[in-house]
Amino acid sequence: MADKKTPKRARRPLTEIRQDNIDQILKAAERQFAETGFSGTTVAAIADAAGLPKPNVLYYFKSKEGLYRAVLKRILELWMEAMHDLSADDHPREALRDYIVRKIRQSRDYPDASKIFAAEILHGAPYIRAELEGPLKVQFDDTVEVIRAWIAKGWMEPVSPEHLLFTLWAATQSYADFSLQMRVLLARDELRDDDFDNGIELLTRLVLKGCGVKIV
Amino acid sequence: MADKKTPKRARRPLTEIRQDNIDQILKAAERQFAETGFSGTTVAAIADAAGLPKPNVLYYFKSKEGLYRAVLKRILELWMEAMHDLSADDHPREALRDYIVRKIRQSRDYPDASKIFAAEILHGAPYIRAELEGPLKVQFDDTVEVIRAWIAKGWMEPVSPEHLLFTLWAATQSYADFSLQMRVLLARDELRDDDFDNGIELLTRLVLKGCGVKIV
DNA sequence: CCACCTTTTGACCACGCGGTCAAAAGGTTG
DNA sequence: CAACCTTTTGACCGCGTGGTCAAAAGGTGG
Repeated sequence: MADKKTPKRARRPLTEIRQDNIDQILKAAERQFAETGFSGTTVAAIADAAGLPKPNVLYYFKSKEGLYRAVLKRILELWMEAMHDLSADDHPREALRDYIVRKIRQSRDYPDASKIFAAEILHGAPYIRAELEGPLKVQFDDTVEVIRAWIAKGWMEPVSPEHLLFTLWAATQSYADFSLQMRVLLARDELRDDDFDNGIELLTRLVLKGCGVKIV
Repeated sequence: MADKKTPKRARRPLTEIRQDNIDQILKAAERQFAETGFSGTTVAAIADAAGLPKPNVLYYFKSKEGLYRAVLKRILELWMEAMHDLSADDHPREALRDYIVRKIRQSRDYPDASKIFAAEILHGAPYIRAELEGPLKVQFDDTVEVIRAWIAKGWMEPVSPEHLLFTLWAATQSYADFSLQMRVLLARDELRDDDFDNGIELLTRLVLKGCGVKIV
């Protein structure tokens, strides 16, 4: 009557188990940290969400702080990636539009990452100060130079590159960080694709027209 | 040798004591909550910052949550105040510029308020959901209508009023919420007045030119 | 000055938290 | 199968936390 091979867990190689668990934990942690912040999140909550007992989470990540740092690391990489391919050779007409599209897509696809990053900055960046001052600053300075080059070529009017970037970041990330407020004020259960598209359209318009980039 | 009237605390009326203490506590709480969030803030830390023993804080505010709600209430009033005097009669040229100026000034003068508000939204607005859905939504809808009226009068080109407001909020508040990031990337110890002015100038330019508001 | 109310304060408590541990279970390798 | 390593798990712990309490101190009003 009983099946010959009892339905005990399939034999899985350790490497796979390890990878799967780490992934599950990181995923659960990202969601929890985004929802309730670092202090508001308990290791037990992460463990529950990941479907593992609490000590197992501490087995893979030595401490709650270690886990948080691991989460932050992935987020920062994602964050800096989008800035990469702004090039002085491209025309700001396409480059800026593409950048806005990428950043808003990121807010739509990885809202938790954006929220964690925002909360970290908000509270004084106690865990990623060094990365801000190092890699991110370098990236930022490079991008500022790209915009300066565009201005020098007459491709756009002279505006502060630094504040242009600040505004771009703020406006695009708000589609993740403040999505709740948007949802409430737009009377929606969830932001829809065309909400993000409207954001892209408006912001592109403001930036291109505002910086005097000829749309041809 | 000793002075005749020993330097004991001056006799102060209870009403004054009460008001002073409540103000001190609210002030200390605002700073603490902004710095470390709701969960990350301890009542003891607030009490220390206010120069009072912990049970005294709990005497004036029944609980940590009650204190947080009191802080939030003041912040929300401040937040909605700025939206008030957008009127369909005014021309967007001045109205939008003034609004941007007000909001960025607010970020400069009350950064803690902005941070607390941002963190609250970020984490799902567990304590001010009702106010968002009520008063703020009403205010928002009114303001959207004002912008629609401007468009109908031909004073600005047709853009999404909702997303215009979202962008305005995001860009202006980021001068409080992300001031740390700005400081690091601009290599400053503190944001200076001209940093805020540059933000005002850029954002005004983007919005007015971007929305086709004639600058005359 | 006295009875009364408000405020202040140190001591205290229950509880939830991050983290530990040792033993069991499961995978690996010859 | 046997010796060994990695992973899993329940039980446990010390500490910091929000909150309480009762007594003392201080202000108030007749």
